[in-house]
Amino acid sequence: MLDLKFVRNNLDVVRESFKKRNSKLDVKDFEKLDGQRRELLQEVEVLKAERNATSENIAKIKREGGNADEIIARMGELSGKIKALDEDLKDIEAAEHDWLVSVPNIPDDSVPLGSSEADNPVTRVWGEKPVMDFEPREHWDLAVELGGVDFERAAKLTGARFAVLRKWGAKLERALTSFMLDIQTTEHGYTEIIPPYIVNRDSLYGTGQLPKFAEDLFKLENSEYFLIPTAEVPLTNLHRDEVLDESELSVAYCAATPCFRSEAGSYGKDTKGLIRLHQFHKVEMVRFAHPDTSFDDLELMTSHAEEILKRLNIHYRVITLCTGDMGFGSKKTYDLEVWLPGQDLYREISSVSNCGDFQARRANIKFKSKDAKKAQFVHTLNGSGLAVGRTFVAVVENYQQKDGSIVIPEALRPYMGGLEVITAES
RNA sequence: GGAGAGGUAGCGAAGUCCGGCCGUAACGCGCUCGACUCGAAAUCGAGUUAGGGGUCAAACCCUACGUGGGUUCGAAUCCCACCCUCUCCGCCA
Repeated sequence: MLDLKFVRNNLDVVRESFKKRNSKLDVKDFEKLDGQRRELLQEVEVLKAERNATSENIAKIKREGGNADEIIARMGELSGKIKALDEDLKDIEAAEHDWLVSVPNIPDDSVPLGSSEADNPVTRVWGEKPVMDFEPREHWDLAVELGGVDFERAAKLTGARFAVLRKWGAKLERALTSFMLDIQTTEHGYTEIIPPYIVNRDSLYGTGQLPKFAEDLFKLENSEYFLIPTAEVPLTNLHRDEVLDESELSVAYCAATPCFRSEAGSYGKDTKGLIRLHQFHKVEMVRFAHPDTSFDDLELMTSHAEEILKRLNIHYRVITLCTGDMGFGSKKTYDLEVWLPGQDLYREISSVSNCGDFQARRANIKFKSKDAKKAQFVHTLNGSGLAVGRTFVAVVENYQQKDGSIVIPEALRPYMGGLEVITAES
């Protein structure tokens, strides 16, 4: 969320941000609540100061053996007044807080203006579309035929939007996960974490999924626990309510976890294949950065995601999300879109965001430097490195052969026991 | 699941029985600055929670003792509910 004082002192900036993001929020609502709150606050604080002073006085009188009945009677009245005002104040504070936590982050000035994904500019392109002298097939066709994926049995076990991976399919998923983790940890310096896949409300609030996006989450029955929609949640919340040392920054974590999403509101969208499932694996990267250099970290982390696709030699492009398409907590986001020949389109395979101090303020994550006496909020970044299931799709569709087999990218072969080609026998 | 102990600043910990200068919170450690020293250790001295209101800036004021309620003129302290941690027992991959 945004800083209360920042909003108060920069109403025009916030108003402009709403416009850029096509938000219906109105700063007038805030102005009204904030004014009311401060007025009431001052009123009640004067009374509280009086109560404290009188209370001390009563203690003194009693200690000296005097009679304080008259003062006590007046205190009763005072306390009643305070109680009533406190109730009103609580309501207004709650309303103001609700407003504040529903406000999206302010886009960085470098973010292109736009209203939808159609306005996202292509920032760079790597590689080329593979040349195929045959009609490329979709992965849900090819991978099923080769016995690596089974959607029908997944539907039996659970329902729509689930997949069973088997044989080479299961191994490929595992190989990709290890491949990605090894690069991110060994070469890019991320500390590997295996977090809980179930988190509480505070964690989801910290990263911004709650209170606004509850319908996207799976909540466990008879508890206040939720399945994680991304490892961004547990990784970022690792340092919730902590003060880091400036010299530690940037702190970098990665984790391979399953992700669970209800996909409410996406009915009829990407219903086929492995693209949009209720459960998928993702290698996630999270960084806690110094405010002065967080945008450098954004470029760095994007390159860490790109590196995976380069090693796999798969054509992709990087797009910069425009103001109207950016996520709630982000100041700036790059998406990596991988080429899928079977479907003849580019598909998001990674999203890398700098959230500035937006999450850090919610989750109370600070750092302190030697000379500064006050701790300040860190900047948090998160990005996929990469979505494993979608990388699976990219490998299958990009490396498919005319005879219906799939060549395994060279970088991946050590993870596949030396296997070079996937066939129905694999 | 059963029994018990506990949650107070960066860490440890006193205070809770018996409500009132005990919350910029005793005491210890750590950290920062200074003195001593060629330098360091040791020692001595000073400083060291966060959020909010207020102010040009200050002064000043309010809030927070796991969380939320309650009792009371007044709650770290009494009452109720919940959360978390630890120990022992039971169960278990």
